[in-house]
Amino acid sequence: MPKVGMEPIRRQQLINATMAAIDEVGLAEATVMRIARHAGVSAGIISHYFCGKDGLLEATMRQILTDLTEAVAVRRHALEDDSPRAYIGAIIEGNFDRTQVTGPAAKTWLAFWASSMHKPMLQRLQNVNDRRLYSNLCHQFKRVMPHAEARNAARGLAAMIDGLWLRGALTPEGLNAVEARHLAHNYLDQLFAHHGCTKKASHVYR
Amino acid sequence: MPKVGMEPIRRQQLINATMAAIDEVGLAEATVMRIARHAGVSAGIISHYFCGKDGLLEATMRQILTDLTEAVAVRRHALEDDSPRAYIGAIIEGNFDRTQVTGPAAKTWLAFWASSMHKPMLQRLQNVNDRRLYSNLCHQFKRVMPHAEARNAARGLAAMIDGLWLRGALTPEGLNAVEARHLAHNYLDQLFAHHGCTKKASHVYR
DNA sequence: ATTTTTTTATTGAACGTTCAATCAATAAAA
DNA sequence: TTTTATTGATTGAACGTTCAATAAAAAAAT
Repeated sequence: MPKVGMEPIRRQQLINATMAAIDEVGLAEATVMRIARHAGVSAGIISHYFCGKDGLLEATMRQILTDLTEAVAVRRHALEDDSPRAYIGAIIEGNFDRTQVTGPAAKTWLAFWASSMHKPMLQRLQNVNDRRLYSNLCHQFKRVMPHAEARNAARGLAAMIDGLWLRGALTPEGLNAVEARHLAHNYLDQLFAHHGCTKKASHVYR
Repeated sequence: MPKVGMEPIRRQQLINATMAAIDEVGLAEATVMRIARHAGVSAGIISHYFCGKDGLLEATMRQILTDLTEAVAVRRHALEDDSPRAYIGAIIEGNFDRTQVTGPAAKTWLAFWASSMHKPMLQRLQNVNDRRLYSNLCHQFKRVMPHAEARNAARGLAAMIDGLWLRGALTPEGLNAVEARHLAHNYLDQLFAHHGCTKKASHVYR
């Protein structure tokens, strides 16, 4: 049913369908036909809008990274104080955002993580995102502790966040976002406490 | 060149070749022919010894899990005191063992992690291993802190270990085992210190 | 010590399947 | 009538598995 201006609609449909297919059967068996069926279109349309399957996969990863960045940005802008503790807290909250933690997105994320080891384009995307997270964390930690210590704190918290994500994606029941946030915030408190800052969390865990 | 008793030799060769192939081009492109070429044998031999490609992949994952278990066991038996701190330290050391952290093993590990989301057999293996790690950690933490707190500590440390692994596998330069162990041990120290004082951070620990 | 037979290990071409990409045909909207 | 969107059969490449053929070693026979 050809109408004009279908492009943005179809692109979004196909990206969503890609995540649904990966959630359902994994990246290895997410064929163009299965993805197309999920979107209710034919297989040929994928090459038309994304220049082939690889283009669609790349666009899907970009979407996930964009969503994550957006989730962090929203929380960052909602902050009332700009203390390091608050800023880093917003990063944690953004990383365990509902839309990110949901089944399809989480499994697609992990699938791309593994895939990015050998696909230069995905690796590049993953690296950019990674460095921004580390850089943001590092910058905030450096405001309250020596640089060497701040780097370790940033690496530790980044590992903790990724580890919680990973385990959440692998658990059949999915990630328990409440518990994950609790653990991440606790660790953050300990990082601050260890360094000697007595500022404690004003955060309320649900 | 047929000699008797080739089976254990070939099986090991093929398992090693599988890891090498996955390290080289990723799980998706680790074809039977590529694996066979790495081992210096023909493709047909894989079905002969492992009843098909899936059998070889399963055997490879089993090997990795066995190696990890062994690395932890060795360090556990070498302990002089059986304090919770020492025991958990051995788990950390075992998880960042040289043979595990090496390129091929680490990348294969991550590839299987992602794959296990949709392959029941791999998921089972991964789950058993996961639960044992958590159970061991939990048991030790419970010796020195309330049960609810011990469960959180175990979940946190497990996430930290997996997160360091994940980031190590994704980093082009590979995992910096020294740094990873340092971060994990630091976190462990903080978990113990945190428990020893009041819950909110109003003390300075050094 | 040779030769013959049996056993074991291995190969690689052939087969059937699956997949992504292509493109001429088609159908609706402009 | 022209433009835009979509289809789906077709194509060719790549994959895992199979199996008859082969070759070397081991065992048995001479």
